[in-house]
Amino acid sequence: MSFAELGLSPEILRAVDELGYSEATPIQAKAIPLVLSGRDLLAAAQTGTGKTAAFLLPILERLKKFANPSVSPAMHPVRALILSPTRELADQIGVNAKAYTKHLPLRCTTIYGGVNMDPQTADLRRGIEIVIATPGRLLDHIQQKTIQLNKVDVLVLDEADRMLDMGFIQDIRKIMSLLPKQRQTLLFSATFAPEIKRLAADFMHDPQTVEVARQNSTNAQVEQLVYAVDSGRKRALLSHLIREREMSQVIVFCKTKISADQLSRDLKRDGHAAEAIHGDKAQSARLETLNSFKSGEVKVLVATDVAARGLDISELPFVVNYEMPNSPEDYVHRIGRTGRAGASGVAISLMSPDEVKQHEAIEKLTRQTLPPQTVNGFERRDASSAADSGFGSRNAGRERSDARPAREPRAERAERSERPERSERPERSERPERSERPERTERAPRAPRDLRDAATRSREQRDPQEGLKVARVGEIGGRILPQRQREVPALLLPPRYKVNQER
DNA sequence: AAAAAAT
Repeated sequence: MSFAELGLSPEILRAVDELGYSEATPIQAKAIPLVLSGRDLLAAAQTGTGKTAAFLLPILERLKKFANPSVSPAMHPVRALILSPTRELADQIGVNAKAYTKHLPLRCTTIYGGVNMDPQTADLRRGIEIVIATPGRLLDHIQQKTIQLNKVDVLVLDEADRMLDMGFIQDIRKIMSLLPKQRQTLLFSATFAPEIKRLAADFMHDPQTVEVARQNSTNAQVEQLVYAVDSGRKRALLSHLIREREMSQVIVFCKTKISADQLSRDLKRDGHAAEAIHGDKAQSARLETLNSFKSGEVKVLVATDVAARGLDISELPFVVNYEMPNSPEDYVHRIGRTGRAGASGVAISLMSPDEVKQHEAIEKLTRQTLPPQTVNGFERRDASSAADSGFGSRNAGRERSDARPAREPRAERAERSERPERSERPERSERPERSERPERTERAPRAPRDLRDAATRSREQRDPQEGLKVARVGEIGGRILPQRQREVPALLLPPRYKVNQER
């Protein structure tokens, strides 16, 4: 179906056309008329199928009646509020909104933390119809009375299930309490757990549900592979796969900020153009890293789940789960960074013996079997004792050899001859990971390394109380917990890996 | 046992 048939105005159609789009995707064809009708909506569609335009375009159409070139701020109250779980995603939605409003006198801006507040305040003072924000900084503006939300007609929760989970729900409730009761509420995501839908019922009025394909389903354009491998050999296998599959670019997902930093350091040492992105990096570095990945300068983006959702990197061919995600929903989102807008992609997950549970949860959520395979030269050390290797009996006999045989020895020889200095060192890949080395337990524990970003460290240098503040307040991973997060959450969601949980 | 999000 074409966008013109969906009841959008010429100014919007022109912007859409200039961006090179003519046909609406299924989620857009279904959601746009419903959003135009003013109904509340819960919309589920796979990753990379155009959810952002599915809410932005009809919102612009609805706000068109307010389009006004006047410079009087009073003429431009916030009419639409779009919330995102990460700053980078907020930024991306903002870029889209800017492009779609090109021919309409509607103003939009992006509000998130980690950057100077003054330009945001100045924008808000001038008057803005459309605000795209992350919750923390938005609340900051609310507190400082630099934003008014009493004229908001439409609220969008992008990545809605994430916005409603325990880490965000308090902020979202607070923000919603400041919005008019009479408003439209739109929830978009590729994944919706049943408990999230129940929770959504609290604040939606007679919502319509739109589903394109089953919720939680992965994009069929993405080929999914699971390789069983000992954790100590993951890094060697990753290097091998990058070479073997000639990965021009890849996002490699890690579970923690520390392992992301560690892996990017190791990959750089191995000669890969790798950079890490995670929440402890300064926002300027996060943005710079993402941009140099998009430009192709960085080949391997080592990321935490900060990059799991929403980010649109055109023609990204590969995603690797270096560590299986804690929640199976995040698997769906992670691999959704590839295979976008009709393109194909490959997602490879490296599964160590202690990650069988996550693998099972992923199979269950996505209702597909992902038989673990092995790569030649990277088989488990002792395949005969599957019982005590940690790989559950469920997977015994399910593994098969990789359809594409590995040429590990030859590849390594070739690389060594190109870089003779490398052969001087012991074969790193043969060594178990640090955490597995037995001598580690006999040593006195080392002081934890300071992994906080430079800005935090220099703040502490200027103000010695800074560190004490952290110690007093209590912290997780070097971050001060905001007051409200230490209160008992109003709603506790069930654990993710509960066996027999109805999906 | 995690990450994210305000300073």
